[in-house]
Amino acid sequence: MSWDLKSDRPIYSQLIEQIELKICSGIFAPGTKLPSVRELAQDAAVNPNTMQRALSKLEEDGLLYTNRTSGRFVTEDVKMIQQAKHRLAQEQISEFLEKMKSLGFDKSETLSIVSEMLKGAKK
Amino acid sequence: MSWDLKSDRPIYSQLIEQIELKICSGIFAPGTKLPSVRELAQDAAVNPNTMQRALSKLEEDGLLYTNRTSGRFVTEDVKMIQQAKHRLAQEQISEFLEKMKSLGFDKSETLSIVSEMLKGAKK
DNA sequence: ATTATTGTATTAAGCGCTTAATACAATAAT
DNA sequence: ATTATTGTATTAAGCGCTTAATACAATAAT
Repeated sequence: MSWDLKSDRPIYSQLIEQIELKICSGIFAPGTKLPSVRELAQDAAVNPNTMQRALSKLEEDGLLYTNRTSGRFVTEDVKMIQQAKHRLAQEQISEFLEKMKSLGFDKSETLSIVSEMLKGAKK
Repeated sequence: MSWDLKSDRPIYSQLIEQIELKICSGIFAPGTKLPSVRELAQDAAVNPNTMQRALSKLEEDGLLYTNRTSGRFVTEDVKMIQQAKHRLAQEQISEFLEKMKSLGFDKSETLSIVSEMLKGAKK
């Protein structure tokens, strides 16, 4: 599953982010059952409490729901997932543009650099 | 100066990042004297030790140098600053593209979204 | 010469994050 | 009925980050 956790940010917050991405991209499909807390924790090489913390937050946000003893599931509210996806995309884009601006690249420069990189990479 | 520190990441690491940006964009020009540790710390509303920690790292990286009692200065090695600038830009771009990919946007989609946003914003 | 400012260092305390070790209730699976 | 699996909760310990309170040496400013 390749969790690839960095040490310069709280783990639970990185877990939230990565699971969120998997839900938004459909890797964790709507209505699907997630692996158990213990399984996920082991897979990510993390303490169950830490994984639990991340999952609770996602549940609070409405992306997951829990059936007391049968497990956790991805929401079936596709609209909500779409909203989350677009919110995250917006955040990414504005953070990116802002940082490039701080670095001293104006918008047209940034755009051409990105285009160049995309041409360079295949597909 | 608007430091705008978040609580979800170590402060010293955010300080490094922001000072690095100011050096790369020329706001802190090559050869320029920085404010003292204490001043910077007060400005950022942070403990002097924490600011010191960030500055030490930047010095280690070669972007700053210290004159024992007269203060800290931005390197005059413009080439090194340029390198740092491009390294940071590369990092930003690949992180951004990678995250958009995780979200389920392919490269051409990402490019058109960014173009759209840049058209929308004035200038 | 004296004073103020520079970077630097040390110690103790508090806080959040993370882990480890458990335990419990509810219920699906057998 | 029994067993295994689910989410959940608690406690104690360790660790890094941050702050506060100091102190010191070197030297620029006066």
